[in-house]
Amino acid sequence: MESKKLNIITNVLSAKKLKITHQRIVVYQAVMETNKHPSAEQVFERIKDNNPSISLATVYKTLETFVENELINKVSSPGGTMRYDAKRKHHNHIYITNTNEILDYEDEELSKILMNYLNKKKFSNLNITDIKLQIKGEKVNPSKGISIT
Amino acid sequence: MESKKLNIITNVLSAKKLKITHQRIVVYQAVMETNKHPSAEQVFERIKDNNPSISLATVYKTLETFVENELINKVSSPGGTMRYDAKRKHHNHIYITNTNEILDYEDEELSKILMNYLNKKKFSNLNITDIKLQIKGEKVNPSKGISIT
DNA sequence: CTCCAAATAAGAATTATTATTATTTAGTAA
DNA sequence: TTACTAAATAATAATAATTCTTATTTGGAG
Ligand SMILES: [Mn+2]
Ligand SMILES: [Mn+2]
Ligand SMILES: [Zn+2]
Ligand SMILES: [Zn+2]
Repeated sequence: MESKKLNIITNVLSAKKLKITHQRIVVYQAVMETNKHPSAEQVFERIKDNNPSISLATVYKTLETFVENELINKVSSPGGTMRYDAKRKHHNHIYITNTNEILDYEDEELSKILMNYLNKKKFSNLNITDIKLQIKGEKVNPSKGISIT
Repeated sequence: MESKKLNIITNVLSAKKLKITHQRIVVYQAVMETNKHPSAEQVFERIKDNNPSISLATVYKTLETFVENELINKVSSPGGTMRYDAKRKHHNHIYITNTNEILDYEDEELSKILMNYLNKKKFSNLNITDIKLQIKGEKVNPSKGISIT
């Protein structure tokens, strides 16, 4: 249960040769247990009650460390602030402009279509590292969710 | 020539019922005459020598006004700062991470493929305002350009 | 021309993020 | 175990990007 999850995290950190610290564990957990693409500030808010001595700067630095080690992703948002994403599998994002939410939009078929189309193109002098669709929109009813068929 | 361009700008501003000010004219020109997606600071840098009394805050405010009036677009970048885009026709962006450049990638065929694919999907409670492909990559040779076949 | 709502300049304030530095600690090895 | 040390952290200052405030100016309507 609790100890098993903790064990998984220590394994992940060890595999990247990162020191296992309490701060890294709680930041990692906080990012992993949500799909809301939190900002550094939001990660800090989520963990600070149970970890009163943790510093916001440490949260920023820890998240950066995770990004550098490819444990999480960093994504810019139309609101301007950087958000962090636990999902490592390739996926697209829907930016909800009236709520600042970022939703995942995973679509295997679409990814294949894009791959297939872009592979025919030749981009000289360019090393492509990522290709994703960015959908922007607003919730008609901000208090309700969005479903996709 | 000069006066003709000026005339076009005054017409554009008039059509949006915006007061025609010197500041708006030079900011509009600065954004229009480049495809480099400048930041507010970069727009300010470009115009300040010929307009020593213009204020950076005015540049910010003026760009926002243009965005609200749909004369230009605002786009977030992986570097975190907001950039402004004169091109109003639908197009995609290539973010060059090692030079902070934003390149336009216009592709009618791709746009159609995406439109076509996404129109089959039903997004409930979501009002889609924009769909674009975001390509991220790095220049192999940062001092050279990129060409696409 | 006069007038005034709107725009601007200047600078303060805010927000997001990064840098600095003294202190603490995880992991290593005696 | 304990001692050591490089790395991590806390606290806070600094910076960067953007927005706000307010006194002054001005475009354009009448
Ligand atoms: Mn910033
Ligand atoms: Mn910002
Ligand atoms: Zn995501
Ligand atoms: Zn563009």
